[in-house]
Amino acid sequence: MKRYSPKDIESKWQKYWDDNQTYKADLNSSKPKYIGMSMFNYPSGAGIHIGHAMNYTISDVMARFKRQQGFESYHPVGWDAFGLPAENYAIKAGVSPQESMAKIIPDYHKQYKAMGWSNDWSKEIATHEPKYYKWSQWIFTQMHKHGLAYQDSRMQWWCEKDNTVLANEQVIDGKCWRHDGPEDPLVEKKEIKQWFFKITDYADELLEATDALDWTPSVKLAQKNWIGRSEGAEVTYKVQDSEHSITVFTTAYDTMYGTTFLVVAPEHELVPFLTDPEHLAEVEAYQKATFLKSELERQAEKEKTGVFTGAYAINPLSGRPVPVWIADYVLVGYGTGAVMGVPGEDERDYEFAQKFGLDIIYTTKQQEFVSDTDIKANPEKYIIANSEEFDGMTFLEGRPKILAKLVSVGAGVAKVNYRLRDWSVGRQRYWGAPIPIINCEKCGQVLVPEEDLPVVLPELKDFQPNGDGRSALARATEWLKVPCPQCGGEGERETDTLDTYICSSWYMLRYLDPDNDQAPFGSEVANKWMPVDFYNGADHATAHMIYARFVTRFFHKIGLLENPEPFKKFLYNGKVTAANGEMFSKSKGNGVDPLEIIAQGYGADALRTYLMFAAPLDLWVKWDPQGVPGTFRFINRVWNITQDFLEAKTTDENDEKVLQAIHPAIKKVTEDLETQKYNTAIATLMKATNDLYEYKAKTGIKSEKDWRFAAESLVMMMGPFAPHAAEELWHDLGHTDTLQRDHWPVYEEKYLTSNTMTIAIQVNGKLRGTISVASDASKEDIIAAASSDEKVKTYLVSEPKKTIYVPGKLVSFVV
RNA sequence: GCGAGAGUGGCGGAAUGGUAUACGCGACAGACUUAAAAUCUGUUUCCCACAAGGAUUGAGGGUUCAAGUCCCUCCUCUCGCACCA
Repeated sequence: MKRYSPKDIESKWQKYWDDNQTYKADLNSSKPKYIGMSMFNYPSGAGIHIGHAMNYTISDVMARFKRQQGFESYHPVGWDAFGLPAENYAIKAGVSPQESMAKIIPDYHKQYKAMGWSNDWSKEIATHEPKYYKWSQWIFTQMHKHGLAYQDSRMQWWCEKDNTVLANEQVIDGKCWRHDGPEDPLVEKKEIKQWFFKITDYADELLEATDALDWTPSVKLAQKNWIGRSEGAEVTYKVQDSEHSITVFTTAYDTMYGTTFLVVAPEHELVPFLTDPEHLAEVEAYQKATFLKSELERQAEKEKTGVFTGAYAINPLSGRPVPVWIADYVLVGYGTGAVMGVPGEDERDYEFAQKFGLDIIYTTKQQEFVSDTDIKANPEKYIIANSEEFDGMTFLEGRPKILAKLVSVGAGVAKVNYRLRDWSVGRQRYWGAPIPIINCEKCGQVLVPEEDLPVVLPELKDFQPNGDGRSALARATEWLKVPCPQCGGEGERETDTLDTYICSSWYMLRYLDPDNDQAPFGSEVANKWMPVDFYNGADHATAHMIYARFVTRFFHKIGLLENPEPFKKFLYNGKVTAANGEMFSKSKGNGVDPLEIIAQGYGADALRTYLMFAAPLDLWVKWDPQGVPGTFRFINRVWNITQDFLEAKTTDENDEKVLQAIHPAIKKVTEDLETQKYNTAIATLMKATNDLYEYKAKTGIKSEKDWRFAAESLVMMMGPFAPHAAEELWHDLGHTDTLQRDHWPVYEEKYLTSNTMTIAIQVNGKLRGTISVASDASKEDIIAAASSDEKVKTYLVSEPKKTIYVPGKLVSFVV
């Protein structure tokens, strides 16, 4: 009998699929479209690891399932080639990033193919190619023209190791996301001129559209929290004996009669004007200390700190003068950078007041501390006090009235704030797309005209950053000097490069039209293929996934795209860890190399099937060295029973039992694949295979027609998980076309049930036996059979008070 | 601290309020073999020597003829956010 040997068949079919362009998608096909993908790879030189094997197999299974079902299924492939991992790898390797990419990417090709992923290589993209990043730069120019790109001087996170600015989301626990080891330094802050995209303009619509998305719920929640909408008011306090006034943002303006102090951030622009000579030294010392502190230190501090400025501000409603303090618990980047201190209803303000002996006024009838979040949760339960004419009202009544009064005295205005900050899009590193801006002494900052794009990144010998805050492009003197597009005078190119998140924010659209040199993508093809039907990844729940939504919405707004959302379905899948739950890492040396497992003889099919079987996709998988041998056995069993069938002397008789085993499996597997319940789909296939073995042992393989149907169904359904073995068996079964397109079994309702069914019998809620009855037996017959069962009789000590019959399931007696 | 989710055999995990422990791993036994591997067959939640029986889905309570599933209280773990006013 022909034995299962992955080594012999996997490379054979990989070559066949390549030669026949089996996975090339026809974007103009009249078939229904399906596009599924995992987040693309950033090639770092290390090759694929087990996490990649997990991620890309998830989308590959979906793409294969749909392709076999008859969809025009597109499983694209590309490379997020710009960015620090690639640049750092090139530095280590002592070559330019361009050279190293030219070497690395072909290696990845081999590895992807060895995994049996059904990518369409004819439409491959890479973000470091000028023909791609021309359009990343074009996006920058469009954002600029629509007033969504601006430059601002800000305190920015700075990673000492990478010599670059970091976005907020790239700072994790006070450290750089790429350097978060125990020996790595904390990030610092530097004042740097930076380009920003005004994503905050889209905060509201991004938030509103989140609920309707068919995404992993935790990611939707994370996005909502990230956007962080909060409704409140801006309230202005006049500073006593001064022309200045301080505007605070508050969501609890209904407690503002309880204000006993104001706090402004140490970085606040008014601080120099508020501070009187007596307090100047202290204030400046505090500012300096804050400035030097890392974010981590600032967060780790339990005790509140702060100093008094000497200024007093007037509560616009009560007229009460309150002292103005500076303290680092107030953040300069949120709201107005100033808050009103209401220690009676705010925990942080309470701590602050306690520490510095400031007054406390309670604005609730209880006259004790009630958190403003409690008040907001139950505004009808709390009564206002110490608030002049509002005393005695519930907060539900008083809240709008207090706001109305604030507005009428000209001291307040309703205001919505977002936690989301604008997107910092410039990086002071070489390996990225140059920002298409020319600085001219006369004209200022001028966009590179669209017809001059791309601004090609010059290939430099020395591309390492030197720590002056500018990228190596500052040293590319020839490249740097360019005439101003407006006045023709001397100009100098911008030396910042674009954040790689820009390249990855629109790549799914480029997949649809990778060679277009007139536009980032054609609207017609994009309108047909967007949104992406299935997307998955184990990272980037907020940053990438929000930026992609933002840029897609921008395209929608400027009329390039009908659908404002990029991803219809997003699965945030789990990662693979070592058996002890530790993350795989190079330094620990506990990695599992997928290619090695394939080479050991288990093959890609068994590896793929194990990864999809081990757990539901949203859970983390602990690597089990026995797992792949286990799924190998399963594939082997399907293989052997198919070969058994091919060698059996069959007849033209019928075998309903076989059909009753396979048809329910077809139903279950098809449904489970639709919702990415891969583990139970595979379990169902295993069960069906076991059932076939059982029938083979009992009655042998007789019915040519029914056994063929069972074997072919099994092979087809195994296809998405184990495509090589399935393809080989498909051809063994006599087919000459590929299994991969348009071959999926369909179940028939009449085989979903058998002629007998098993009924459970309960007495007083306890299982006391089971009976087997004909499927068409009447309720009366079944109850009669149940009550005459020998075992059950011993428990039926008296006439049942109640008898419940659940059709096809059970009989329950109450005695 | 706030928010979300989860606790089921030795392990990964299954289960529209209706026979808990599917499927796989591991373990044990048998068949085949000179032998081993591979393969095939069987057993495997726990308690009791076996059977009969009983217990069992983190703990406790409730609803129901019937609860892993629904409700309440508590414990533990994981993941997000983290002084956002």
